[in-house]
Amino acid sequence: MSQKSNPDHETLLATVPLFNGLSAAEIARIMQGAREVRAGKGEILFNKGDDCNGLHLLITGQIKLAVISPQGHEKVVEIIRPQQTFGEAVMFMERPYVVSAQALADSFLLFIPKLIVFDELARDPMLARRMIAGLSMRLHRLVSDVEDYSLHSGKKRLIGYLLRELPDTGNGTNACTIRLSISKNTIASRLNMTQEHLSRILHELAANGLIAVHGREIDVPDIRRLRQYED
Amino acid sequence: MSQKSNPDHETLLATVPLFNGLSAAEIARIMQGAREVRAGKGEILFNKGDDCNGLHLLITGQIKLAVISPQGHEKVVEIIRPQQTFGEAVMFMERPYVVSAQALADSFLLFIPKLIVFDELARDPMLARRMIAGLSMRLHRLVSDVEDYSLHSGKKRLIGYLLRELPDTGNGTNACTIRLSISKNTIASRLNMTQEHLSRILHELAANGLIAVHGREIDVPDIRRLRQYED
DNA sequence: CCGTTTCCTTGATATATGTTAAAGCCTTCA
DNA sequence: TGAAGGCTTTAACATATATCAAGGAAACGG
Repeated sequence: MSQKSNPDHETLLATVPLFNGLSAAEIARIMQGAREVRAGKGEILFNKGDDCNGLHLLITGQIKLAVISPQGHEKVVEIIRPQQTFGEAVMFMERPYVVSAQALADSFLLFIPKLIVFDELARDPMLARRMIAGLSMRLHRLVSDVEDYSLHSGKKRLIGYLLRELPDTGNGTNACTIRLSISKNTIASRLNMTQEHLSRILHELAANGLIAVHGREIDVPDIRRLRQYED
Repeated sequence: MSQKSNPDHETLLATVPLFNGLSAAEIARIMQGAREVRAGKGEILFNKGDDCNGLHLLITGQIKLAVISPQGHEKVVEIIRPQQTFGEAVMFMERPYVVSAQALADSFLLFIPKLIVFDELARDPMLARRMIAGLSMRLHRLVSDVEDYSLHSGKKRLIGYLLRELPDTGNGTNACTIRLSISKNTIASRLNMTQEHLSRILHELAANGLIAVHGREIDVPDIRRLRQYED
């Protein structure tokens, strides 16, 4: 599950938002200390409560960050996609993880130990800026989430989710098909509702002609109409 | 509502977590650019959607960060207390504010313009570290919030809130009195429920002898019992 | 001190969402 | 090809929480 450094990954690393713009020497130093991690679908990277010794950068695959209640209910906090990092916040606070991370698909990641990051941070103000920017975006998204949970009904949250999942074809087309990238079960948890409820909402939207569901494909005949949908 | 710099505030600034440990020269530079802001109770500092040109640091008073739904419902995202900063995340993303800020009590703040922060950040890796730490804590708290909303019932959220509000007397005493620092109305919004519901839960807890409510004072005769309360 | 406003409570009722259970439908993999 | 297991849907029912409406209590300004 872990092997030695590889020059290929340095170019890879340089394209990731967090690190892009860093000098070749800096990238090399970071890669030096980085560890490659492979996780098969379903594999757990860490559990809530585990110690955090560095940050993770997802190269390929999909990672689910979630918390689990004492009664065993799971709530998905965030879906991590390639190029995103996770675990920085907790690393900086020298605290154990507050969420668990599980691979939703076969994934390939880099793990960058705390010390490497701290070292590099001391040397390079640019990296600090980028980390601040990254954390800011994270925070921003979470605030939107909180806003969503508390201000909007389940129906609106789902519509919001669908609209965000729209492939941005740029062109002004008004109909389109979405292919869900995660299971409905996971989407439901992300949106803070049960899969049954999600299913019913989907059904209702379909009954109103706003969408048509074929398994994981969802046709949206009129995006504007979906966006304006009230109650 | 805004006046010239004042040497007193430099010592003040030096004690704030975000800035402590910075050199006198750095503090002075920051104060140079900072603007003092006074806001009377009820006054709005900024609205969701306004442009963000810097960060705020609360010296005295109490600030409420909230979002408002199209239907006029308000959801309190965070209560800012003295020494805390807010608005950094949005400043870094060069985005408009995602929340509105309103003074809950007469308040005194420093506003530090974006440019000053960016300048100082470029010079001083320490400040960057502190900002990262601050954002990390913010993120951490928000994740706990999300966890709370989705995994716990209203009753548990309220109990959690009360336990967090306990004055930490350190000594092993097991009874204590809490004085609520904000209105029940605001607490309800913070906990994502209506004030009516909050009132009822308070009532129920009192009926079970877990607490006794006298206006804003809440007696907790047995902290352990409150902590262990199930259903 | 008194009127006014804001905050808080209470009760009746409504509704969104969760729960449980069962069955259907896809994968997949042996 | 067929059995096994994971996803997804459907239905009947349960419940937490919101809404509406009204009355009390506490703070507040004159």
